[in-house]
Amino acid sequence: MTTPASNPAWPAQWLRGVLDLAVLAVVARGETYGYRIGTDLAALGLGAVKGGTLYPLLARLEDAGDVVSTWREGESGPGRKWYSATPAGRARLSEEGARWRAFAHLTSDLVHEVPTAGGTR
Amino acid sequence: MTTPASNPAWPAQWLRGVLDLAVLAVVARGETYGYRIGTDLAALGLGAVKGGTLYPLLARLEDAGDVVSTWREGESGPGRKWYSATPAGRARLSEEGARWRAFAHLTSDLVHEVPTAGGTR
DNA sequence: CCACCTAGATGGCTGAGCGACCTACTTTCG
DNA sequence: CGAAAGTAGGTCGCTCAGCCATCTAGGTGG
Repeated sequence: MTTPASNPAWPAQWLRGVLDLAVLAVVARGETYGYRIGTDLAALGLGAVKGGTLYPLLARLEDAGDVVSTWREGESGPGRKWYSATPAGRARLSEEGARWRAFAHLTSDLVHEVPTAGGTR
Repeated sequence: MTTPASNPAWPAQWLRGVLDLAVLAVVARGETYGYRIGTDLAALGLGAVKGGTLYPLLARLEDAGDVVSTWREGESGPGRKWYSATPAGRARLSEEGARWRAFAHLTSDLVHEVPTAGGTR
């Protein structure tokens, strides 16, 4: 088991919707492949993303034209499917990323515990 | 049209999981009722939360012991179900809220477009 | 009277993350 | 040599929560 205590293990729901942006961001950093994206996301603190989540997600990203893939035979180990971000993908990352940051900021403020009733009311 | 341009209309997936915290935060500000929570959330920039989302969510919160409800007949208008946050609910808001802010911060950084706009550095 | 607003609630649909499982290739070790 | 483990990709059914449509019901105004 590679689930050390350092694993944040965010609630699954929280990853919904933003995980594709996170994956897109990782791919946008440079050509990479699925398995490494998974380990990279874990290293970045996103938790261990499961294969059953990651691979369909990558397929969706490719289907949407945000990434393109190339299969290359493995010199050591099995073949890998390398992914690169398309200009459209980078544009989407930029736009939706900004939107996500706005959403994250808004909700972060919202769920900030109120200074116990009595003050501003 | 109930979708004015001023409506942020965040992607539905983004609300997943954090919406209950947002509702809990609103309730924690003072006793209120479902319908008003909806309008408050909209005013706060969360978008118009649908009844089919909000009422089951409140039922879940109550079922989890985060809020308690009291029915009061309406002096003007239909009866209202008033909600208050329980100590357990406030504790959860504090803990999960902090966790959400950490998650929001992490992902905000992650999806921030990489400065290397032109090179596979 | 009817339309509309307020207020709460239900039920089916859908999409995405999860768990479990599978194929295939390579390296390591008993 | 052969089993096990690691790497790499993939599929399938489950579940959960937000969405839409719809319903009940009281109050208000044209």
